[in-house]
Amino acid sequence: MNPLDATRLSAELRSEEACATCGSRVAGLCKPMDAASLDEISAEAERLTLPARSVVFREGDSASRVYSLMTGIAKLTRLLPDGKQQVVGFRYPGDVIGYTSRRDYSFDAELLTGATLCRLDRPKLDKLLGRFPQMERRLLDLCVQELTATQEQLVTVGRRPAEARVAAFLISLLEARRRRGKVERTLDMPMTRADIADFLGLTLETVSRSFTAFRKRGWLREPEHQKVELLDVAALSGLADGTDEV
Amino acid sequence: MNPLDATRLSAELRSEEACATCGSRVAGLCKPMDAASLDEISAEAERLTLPARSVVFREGDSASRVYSLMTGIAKLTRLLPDGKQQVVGFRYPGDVIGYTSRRDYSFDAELLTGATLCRLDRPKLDKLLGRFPQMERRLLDLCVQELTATQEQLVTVGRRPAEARVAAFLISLLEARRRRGKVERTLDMPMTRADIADFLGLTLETVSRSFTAFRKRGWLREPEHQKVELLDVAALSGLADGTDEV
DNA sequence: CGGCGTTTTGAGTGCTTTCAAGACCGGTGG
DNA sequence: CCACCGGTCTTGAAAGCACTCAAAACGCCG
Repeated sequence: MNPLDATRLSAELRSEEACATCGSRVAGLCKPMDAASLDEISAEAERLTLPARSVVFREGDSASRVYSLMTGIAKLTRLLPDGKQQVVGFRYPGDVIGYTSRRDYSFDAELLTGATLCRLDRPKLDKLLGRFPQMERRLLDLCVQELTATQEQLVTVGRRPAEARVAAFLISLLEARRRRGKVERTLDMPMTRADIADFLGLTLETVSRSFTAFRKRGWLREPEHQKVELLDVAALSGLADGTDEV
Repeated sequence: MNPLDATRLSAELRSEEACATCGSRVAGLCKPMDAASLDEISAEAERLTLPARSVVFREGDSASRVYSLMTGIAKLTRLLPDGKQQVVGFRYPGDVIGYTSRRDYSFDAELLTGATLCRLDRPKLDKLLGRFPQMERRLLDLCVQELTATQEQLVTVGRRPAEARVAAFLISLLEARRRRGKVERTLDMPMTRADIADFLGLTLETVSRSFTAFRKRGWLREPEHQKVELLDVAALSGLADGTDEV
């Protein structure tokens, strides 16, 4: 179950089925909480539903709220003075967005798809963290995981050639799905070539060329808009970590 | 005061002067602790001194210990199968190294200078975190700060041209010194051109050329080995975030 | 059936890398 | 004391990979 997605509908949240709404296998902030605690949490949080392309918050906004993504996918971006932007990460159901020790958010959070979120005022969250140590520990774990993922991304952007970066991105999509326990053959990929390029430190043309190359090699298919099917995961991961050409 | 650097010498640690050993203005893990708590912490931790180039731990080692850097500078690196490496961060006095929720460390930690560290077994740390909530909160804050810094680094590596990356690195050195409350005119820079290149996703030659260019423009001096003096911080930060050429 | 945003593809340029050689520096041993 | 040695840094020239600019194709929506 998701950390912050305990809502006023706590009765729902206590049942296995209700959790399925936000992904029953999702490992969110509330994962370690018991039913009684969830009651208290749900009294503080509120649920909201937003359409695709909504801005959840912007870099520089006062960091007064913390969100937990229940459904949908978000991108986190930082903007440079010259207009270029860097995607610092994508977020999936179960992820916490906007927790920081700074006064302001350090990136934009924007939805790629329609999404439902659980929102909590920072003072209320702090109160809850004080009351439920296992929740604070969970938040720390999530933070460490994000840090590791960002370091991994740094390796990708800093040291891999273009096609390897795109391959690594596709593998990371697969990983994200696996964590959520999904099993469909095709992956949802709501990000545009430009989004992917901004994530990988490339241009959208280079990303497009890589996709074309992979398609021609029979490594993937795009059965419909914003879906990918990876046909040769071994080839892709081989390319991603350079375990092919030497 | 430093989080994990409470040692068996707790009496020392309680006094302002003793803290100066590990940098009195350093904001480490034990920062929020009172003297009585430090007693308990120091009973668990041990201090060690290591020479330059020591390996504190390697990627893949069992993550059974957590370290706090008291003095010295460390680099954290990830190795790619093809031998290239990426520096995911440098660590300065007051930083915690090796806390993870995974079973193994996800990067190498290596000392650039001689250093003193405070070492704590993971089970003991967990026990302490359970007993001292303010310590756990502090660890969470440090983790969020690291995450923000790594995201910033992602922007640098992904979206800035070579010279801007080097400029950004120099500014980050300045920042790190400011946080430690130092005031000397020159900065310690124990990292080699290769270290810097691996941090910035460049080659050592490109880093060298950037330094030469900055020197020729009068933006910096290197009065002695492993020292830099920034003569025109404005020019460097302008270049770093692209606020000059447009 | 238009219109608009996204994606694809092409051609040429350029920044960074690669490869190579020499300079510099500190440490070591004769 | 000085010559030698290994590692680091600098500099040059050439090559390559990704970028830029440009235009056409595609697909979705109204």
